[in-house]
Amino acid sequence: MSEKDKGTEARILEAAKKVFVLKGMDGARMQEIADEAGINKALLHYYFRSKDKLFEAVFRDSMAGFFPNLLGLMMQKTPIREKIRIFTSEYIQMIQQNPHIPMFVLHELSLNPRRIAEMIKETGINPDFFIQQIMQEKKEGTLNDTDPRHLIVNMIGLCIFPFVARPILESIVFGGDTQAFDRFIEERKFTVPDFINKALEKK
Amino acid sequence: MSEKDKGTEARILEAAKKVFVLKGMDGARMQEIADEAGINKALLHYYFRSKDKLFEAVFRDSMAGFFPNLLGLMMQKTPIREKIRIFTSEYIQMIQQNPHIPMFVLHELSLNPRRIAEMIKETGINPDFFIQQIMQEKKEGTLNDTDPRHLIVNMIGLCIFPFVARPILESIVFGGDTQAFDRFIEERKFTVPDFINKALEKK
DNA sequence: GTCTATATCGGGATAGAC
DNA sequence: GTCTATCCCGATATAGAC
Repeated sequence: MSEKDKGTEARILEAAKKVFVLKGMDGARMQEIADEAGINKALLHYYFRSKDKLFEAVFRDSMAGFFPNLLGLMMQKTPIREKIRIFTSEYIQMIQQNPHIPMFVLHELSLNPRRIAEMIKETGINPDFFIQQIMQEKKEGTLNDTDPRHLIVNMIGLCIFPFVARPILESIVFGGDTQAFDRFIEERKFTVPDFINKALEKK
Repeated sequence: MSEKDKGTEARILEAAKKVFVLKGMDGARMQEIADEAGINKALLHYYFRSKDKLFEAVFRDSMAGFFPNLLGLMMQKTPIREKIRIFTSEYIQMIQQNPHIPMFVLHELSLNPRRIAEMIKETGINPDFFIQQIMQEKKEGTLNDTDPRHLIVNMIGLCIFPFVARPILESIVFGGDTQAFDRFIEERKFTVPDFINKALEKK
């Protein structure tokens, strides 16, 4: 299926996503989106009534690329440390595919924190199951006394942060070597779960 | 010294920082900055020629609030694990004072990655000294074989991430309880260095 | 230095032909 | 459905009085 055959609406959404994600809502221009989609501005307003509506569609779509699908993972009867390994490596892998999504989502949410409340209801995401399992394994004595909420935030942060801070890290830590940074990300699929699991060992 | 006595230029800079940091370069409005400073738009252009110039001044200033001053810490002959404890707790403390700076700096840099190159030269920040010390302590057998670059990125990420992702975390992990989230941040001054140092223990 | 008034322009949105 | 032409507002920037 070629670019032209995909239907105008899909092409617009794709173009809009590209531009919005890179420039943000405020920095994006309808003209640029139109150019990217190979059409004109009027047609954007024909399909989506306003820039706001178009953004809303793109943002909803991007949220799916930000929240990992955890249902399958959480329901398995895998021990928690194995789950951590799977979660982190797969989440890093997932962000690698669309490395600019996290900054986009986080920035727009920080501009408009109220937006998150509505979204949450829809996605229905919820860390309770994970927290339960950590509590359980603590009782069984396989984990040390790390606070589950700190653990969760650490896990997510260790996955996402390098993508959000890429320009600084690439420049300062890697001297501007883009490929070295890409290899670094690749390594993290192993070093991050290792790091976390070491931190969880009982003495 | 009251608000009015601070000199117009300083008041403008302060107002501009507040607005730019919260709304970003693209979302900020000169009118809002003028209102915040208690003057009119024309005066903004009298002191700083353009929005761009004003932003540049604010951004330079913000960088100082983003990069911790490490010179004193790094030069001490403190063991690395103690340095990690000091660095993380003080860095979290520092961001607590201006919790929106990280998102601001990271977002603007991701919009304009080339900007970082120029800035780096001026700040002269550099992780080499830290990496050297890690290598040294590894040889001496007090650290396990964690990769120094991963360690640095982990340290920084664990400090910064909760502030960048605050809306999501506060909503999902803390059910919208702002004060609970503030306490959580306070806890991290201890849990983060603990977490890292556990991960660095030799078996 | 500080103000009011205004120029200028870019960008979102609409009208209307095809 | 898709285009061209145009409207109109908001935002940066400037002119000029005080």
